[in-house]
Amino acid sequence: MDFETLVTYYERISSTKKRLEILDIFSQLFSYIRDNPDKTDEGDLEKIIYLTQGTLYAEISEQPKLGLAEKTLKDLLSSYYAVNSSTVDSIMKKTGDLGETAAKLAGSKKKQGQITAFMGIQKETLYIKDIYDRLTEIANISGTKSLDKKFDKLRWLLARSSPLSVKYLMRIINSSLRVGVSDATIMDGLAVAFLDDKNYRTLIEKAYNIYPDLGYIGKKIHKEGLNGLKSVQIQIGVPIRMMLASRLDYTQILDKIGGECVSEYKLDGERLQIHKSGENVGLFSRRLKNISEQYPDVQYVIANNISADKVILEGEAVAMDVMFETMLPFQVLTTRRRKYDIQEFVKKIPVCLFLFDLLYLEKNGEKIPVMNKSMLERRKYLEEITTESKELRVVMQKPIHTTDELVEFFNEARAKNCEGIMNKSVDPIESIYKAGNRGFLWIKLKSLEAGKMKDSIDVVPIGAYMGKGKRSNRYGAFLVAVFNEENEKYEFLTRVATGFSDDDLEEFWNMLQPTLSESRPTNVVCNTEKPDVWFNPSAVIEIVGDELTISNKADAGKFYNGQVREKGYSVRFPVFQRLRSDKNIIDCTKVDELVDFYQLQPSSEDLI
DNA sequence: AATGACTGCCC
DNA sequence: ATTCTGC
DNA sequence: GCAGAATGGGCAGTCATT
Repeated sequence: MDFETLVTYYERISSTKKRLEILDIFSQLFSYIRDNPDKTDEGDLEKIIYLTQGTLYAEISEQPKLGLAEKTLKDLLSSYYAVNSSTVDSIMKKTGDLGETAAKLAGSKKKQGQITAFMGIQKETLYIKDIYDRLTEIANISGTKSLDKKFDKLRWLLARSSPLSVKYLMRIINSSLRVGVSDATIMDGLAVAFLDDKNYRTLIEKAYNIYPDLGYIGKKIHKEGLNGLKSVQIQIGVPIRMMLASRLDYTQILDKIGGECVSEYKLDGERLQIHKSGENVGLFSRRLKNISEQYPDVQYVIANNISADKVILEGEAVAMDVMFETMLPFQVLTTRRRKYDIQEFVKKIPVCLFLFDLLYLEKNGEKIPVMNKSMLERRKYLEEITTESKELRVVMQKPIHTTDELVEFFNEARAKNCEGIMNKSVDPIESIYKAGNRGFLWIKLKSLEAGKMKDSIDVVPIGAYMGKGKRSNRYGAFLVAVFNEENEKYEFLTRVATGFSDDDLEEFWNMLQPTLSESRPTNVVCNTEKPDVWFNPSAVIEIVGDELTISNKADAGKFYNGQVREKGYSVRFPVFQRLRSDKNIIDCTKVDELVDFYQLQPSSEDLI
């Protein structure tokens, strides 16, 4: 199948938002493959699935990534189409899409003609496998001058692609097709085209959840039909899509979860899925990356303290002080996500693994299908096979029957510097491990929304980036600042981009026009960001966040008490709340208030 | 050898 | 990670 | 409520540039 044909499907899908129409068109693509083996190459289905996901391989694959994204692709476009980078930028700002930008440049006939004539290239048909193979080659290039080499191969593709193909080529390389098709629709499409019934999506999803590779699943369905699907089994070493939690206001949790639940601290570390087979231990991240090498200490403790032949466990790896007395913040743990000096960091930043679930168990030759057992049953098995130590614990649980108890436990968790609590259904039938599912069997509580436990900060917009995709022609992200009374300047704190409704964004676009500034205003300090527009400070908005962080990027708080510091303060998970038109800019949060806020955050002591 | 821009992946 | 929106 | 697509801070690693 040629790439141009595929792109035509994408283009048709782009023209609608209706889910059923999208599925209809997308399943036609699969049906075409089903009905035209003569016109399609072996492997087309699999490749189309990956390309549609904006990637070359499944997430569980350990193949190299392209290593190219927006900034680099913009460079490529300006070099290939022989225009200034400012030209590329201005088209980007207008279209809000790298693909559209590339297509516009490719469609400018004059330049296209010049370039192809100069290079002596004939237009030729590019097949999906050609594109895919080229991209794979690009992904495998590394080392000195690798970027030049990658660009060479990309130029080869650009020279042979229509503007429309260029559009989707760029989007694929930039990891997002942005047409309204993602995993769920791909599975629906497979069900409709190859199994003749959308209801089979449930079965497909079941297979995908335990073998998270839609290319593989698609191929399997294509070749072997329903039987192929049913042959997919849990395998030690193949990660299972993780069960996720919903979020609710604390007042609604007990109702939603069935009147009672069991709650756990929500620890601020890295989620690990652990596969043990004998002495072999594999570790997988939330996005199913094999990160076994990251935590040799966890591998060791699992190998020696879990009494089961084969087992799949889940837990949270949390950084600990060397005495294993206090839990350290996530920011500390992230320094352990490394390729080099691992042993050194194992000693420097030890980790405790807090287990909280069990997905597979094989003991004394007996296979126990634990995923379909209730949460409390799984928990019982987990406790049975685990020998606890300072590096390995089973996370503490507390039965909760009333909202008062829930709030009390939440406050206890926060006092111990946890993110909040996880509330888990105790339903004897329903509370299975629902792989890949963000349902209401697990409900997280990170703040008492109505009880305003969250930090709320009043900040001043000082700049913005143009939005992309559905935010094109508006600001997509704002730079916001707090006021420093010592130097009387507005100092950059964080970007904010979430929490704005479409109406908010329109309002802000209009409201801020009169405040636009050619360059960074003199009363604004912002050393790291290069926004598309600057604003003269004029408005106050309220934002919230999970916590303040110490930041290399932010300027807020670098000048305090007459001292100059290396780092400023920023915000973890910033969210826009509302415009404070009742406030003057001078009433925004001050740097010294920020410092106070930071010091009020629960200390790292007495955590366990 | 140091630095900075960029990317990918944790949250 | 959080959030908004169309279906 | 699902599904998809906007967008956050900040870490290590890679590569180009200085």
